[in-house]
Amino acid sequence: MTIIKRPRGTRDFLPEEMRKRSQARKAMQEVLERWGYQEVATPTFEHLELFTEKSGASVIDEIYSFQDKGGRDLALRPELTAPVMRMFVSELQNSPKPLRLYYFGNCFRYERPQKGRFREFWQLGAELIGGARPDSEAEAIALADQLIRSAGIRGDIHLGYLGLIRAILERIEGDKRAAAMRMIDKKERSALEELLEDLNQGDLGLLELIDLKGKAALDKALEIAGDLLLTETQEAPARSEGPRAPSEPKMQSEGRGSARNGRAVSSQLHLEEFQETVDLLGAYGVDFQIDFEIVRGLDYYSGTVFEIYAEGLGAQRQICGGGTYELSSLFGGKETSSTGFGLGFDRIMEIAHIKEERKPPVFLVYTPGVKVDAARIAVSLRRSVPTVLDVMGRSMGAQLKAASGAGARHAVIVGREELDSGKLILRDMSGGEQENLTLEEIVERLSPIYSSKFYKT
RNA sequence: GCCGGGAUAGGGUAGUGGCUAUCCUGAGGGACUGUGGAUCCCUCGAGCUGGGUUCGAAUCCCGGUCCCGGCCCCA
Repeated sequence: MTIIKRPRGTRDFLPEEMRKRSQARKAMQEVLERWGYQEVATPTFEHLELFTEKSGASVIDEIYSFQDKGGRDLALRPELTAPVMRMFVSELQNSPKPLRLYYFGNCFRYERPQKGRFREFWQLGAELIGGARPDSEAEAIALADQLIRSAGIRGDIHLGYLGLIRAILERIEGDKRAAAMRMIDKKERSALEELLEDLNQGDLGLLELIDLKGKAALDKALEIAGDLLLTETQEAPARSEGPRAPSEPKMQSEGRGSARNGRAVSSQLHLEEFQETVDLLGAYGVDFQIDFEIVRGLDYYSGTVFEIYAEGLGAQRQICGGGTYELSSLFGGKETSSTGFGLGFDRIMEIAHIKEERKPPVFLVYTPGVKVDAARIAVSLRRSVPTVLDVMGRSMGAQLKAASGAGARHAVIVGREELDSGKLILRDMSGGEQENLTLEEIVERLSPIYSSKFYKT
């Protein structure tokens, strides 16, 4: 007989690993709650349309989609931002703003598995819905930073700003903008140079801008912004074309983003907003790098975008990505700006430093004749102390052996004599010392030890 | 989708065309019928899968599956 194996790209989590995952998740949830975020959950599957609407038809190739028995086109969720925004639009639109939501859930993508990439993976993310831009951005980024730290990871935070890039790209032909964005994102330097050369406009400072990192980049950005505003006023009457023009035949050569044809994307500069985000982040004490190469190729992003990278993950170094976006209106809601991010939980687990916290239960060891009484005692013990009872029909010696093997700190031993005297034996498994105590005394003794998060020794 | 490496008891491994497939660990039991971690004994348990070559394949060849690393992609 052949053993049935796990489907490709999926994993089993054995107790030891699951313990770490739970700890990491709890640590991060604690941070989120401390920042006032509330957990939400959405279905594991959604209408396929939800994801094609957001990301374009090309994502179908990488989605686990299927038809149910009623002929509906459904998809296992490949990400959680769209479901959360769908939920927001249909159920939370009239809630007081801002909404601070977070989620943790498994997602599915039909992709080639490799280090840090699986077909079923877990994402933890937060969405700050309806807040003003710089404030929200600073909060979201600072929060992401805290989350990663709570898992014991050091990440490099890279901040980009789409307002400026889009303003520059507005200078070039519409059908080349998407391509240019893509080249910046993919770091296809020579292709980008070529494209800019063909335009005969000079490079508009773009190349220098994306090369510069940190403070220098911001200075350069201010310089470019100044130039742009200057020419803007001079040329304004001549330029009626803009990204908002719905008639513009915007080619979607990549196949992605086709659902967003003609969608309004703020291309206004607002560099001062970015400046404010940066200043606020300083106040939050967050270390980051300004990096205009971060553009997160999607049209619904605006304002600040950011990505966080970590070492030790091979080719998949990115552990977090996010930014300010407008998806509410795409899903039929009122235009609502949101800032959010998603963390790749599995990647974080690969490099997280989690302190081992193992709490084996107390073993209630009994002689064969008193099984029924032992079961009754176990019930009382479990009210305050994790307790296990032999179910193998083992001898007392073998039960102790099992307790020892399981790493138990204490055993409670009960036989005929103990029942008659009303005093059970509490055995310290590390030294072997024993005491005769009533059940109440044992509970009193053990519960403070086992109810705390860590063993007190 | 592409390139490369791999697959032997639950975990880790040896072997290399040839009788009952090696060792460690593990699991279950026992020596120790009311006291564990040591030792000893017994037991359980394996060559991914489908073809081919061969007298004979875990070993050689081909396909598939899965794993690992990289590319592409990454909402």
